[in-house]
Amino acid sequence: MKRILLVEDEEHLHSAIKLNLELEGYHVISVYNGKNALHKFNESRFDLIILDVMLPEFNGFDICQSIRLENQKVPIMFLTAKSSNEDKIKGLKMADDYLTKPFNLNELLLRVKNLIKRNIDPEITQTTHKIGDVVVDFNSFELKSKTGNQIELTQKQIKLLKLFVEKPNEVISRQEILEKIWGFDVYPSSRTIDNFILTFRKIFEKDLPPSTYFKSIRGVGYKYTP
Amino acid sequence: MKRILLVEDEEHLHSAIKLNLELEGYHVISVYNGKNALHKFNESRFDLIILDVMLPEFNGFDICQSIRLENQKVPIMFLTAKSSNEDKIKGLKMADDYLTKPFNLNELLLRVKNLIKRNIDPEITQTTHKIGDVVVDFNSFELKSKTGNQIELTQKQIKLLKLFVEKPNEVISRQEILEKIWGFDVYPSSRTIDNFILTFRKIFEKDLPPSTYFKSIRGVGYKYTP
DNA sequence: CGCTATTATCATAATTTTATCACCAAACAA
DNA sequence: TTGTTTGGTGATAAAATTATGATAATAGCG
Repeated sequence: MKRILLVEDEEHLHSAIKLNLELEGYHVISVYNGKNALHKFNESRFDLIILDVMLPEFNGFDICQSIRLENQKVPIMFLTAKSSNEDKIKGLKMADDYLTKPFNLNELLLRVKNLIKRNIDPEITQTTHKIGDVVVDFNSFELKSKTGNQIELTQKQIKLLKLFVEKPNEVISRQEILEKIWGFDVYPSSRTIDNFILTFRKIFEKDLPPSTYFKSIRGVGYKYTP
Repeated sequence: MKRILLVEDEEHLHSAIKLNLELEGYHVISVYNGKNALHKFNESRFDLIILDVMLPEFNGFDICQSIRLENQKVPIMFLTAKSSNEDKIKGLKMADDYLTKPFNLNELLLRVKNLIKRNIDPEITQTTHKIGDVVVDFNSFELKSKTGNQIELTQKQIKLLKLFVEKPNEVISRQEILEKIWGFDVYPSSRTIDNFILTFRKIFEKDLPPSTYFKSIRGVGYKYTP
């Protein structure tokens, strides 16, 4: 069942949307302001986020930006009362779709369906990944090895691993790693990355020649070679 | 350069869209009716198809359907004069996006950008170049030869190679090389460049007459001749 | 043809970057 | 609170890249 995070403060509209989505078989998680939206987003996984632009506390754009830092992939749809071109354009840049109020509910449903469909294919293939004979499950943060061993990865480890897995055979610079995993301003010493790689190597290259999967590119960064 | 198939019979609108897209750096292929659209589609590959719903002969929906039969992936955007909900919904079902006339050209451009971007990622970004029978992959810093040999290049080597490959048949002065690869103040002795060229020659001109690809221009620099 | 300036080539040195480890601090959990 | 985990730092060893210098080869020029 597809999970949709609905962020909308107008009670009336909220319940209307929620009802309709639920009738279509979606699981709707309701949130009425930006702060809770971020909170919910962090503790759970969604297939779509519907986001009102005008919200108390943070506005929709802020939330979108924050979400994008965490998760590039989840589709985000904006609902906007204003139909000013500026807003439209700003919204389009960040979101995957947007609707101007008042909108037809059928149209909403169709767009929702479209957005979710669009993300099904990559989603499925991205859930797990095998490195050597260790299976990485990006949803549960777990590793399972052939020998039945089971390790849990931390959030940062999973994020970094995902970054590599999503770009196999591509050199990823330390700079990019820092920006994508740690964010744009608060990054740690470059040594920290080494440590994470070290961990990966200990896990995945246990009985293999060193740097089988994680190759260091001197002066640049690292490369994952499946 | 991204290729867009524009199917629109209104001359005036057609040229306006075309002009704008071209100014954004797209390659626009013009077609004024459905029959030709299908024809063009079959003989060439596109990154996006913009399709007017109201067309002489076949209408946009028919064409879309036909295209989808061939190719599920190419993004299709509908342009529709009517804003009847029925049309909107029908369009949305098949298309990846649609715009109702009259629309703002900036919005069109943004949507186009979005749709094309969405389809870039899964595509393997081709940044390879072939020299003799060695393939250089600028993403992975790897060389692959026909014999299956695989060599890794270093950062400086890749940078320098890129510099040459981007300007084939052009003499690049030692000065320019130093500035572009080493930066403006800290450069090494000119001998260092020789060494890099030497490496390239050993790799690419193994069984070939010397200086086949990398020709030294006395007193100036080097030239890459593919 | 010989002279000179430049480039080719090689071995080796110098420098930079990464690997690894021990340890610390903050966050988290019990 | 106390113990544990996670993430981060710094020191040092190890490795890799790249710079240098010496010498041989070559091209250009008068």
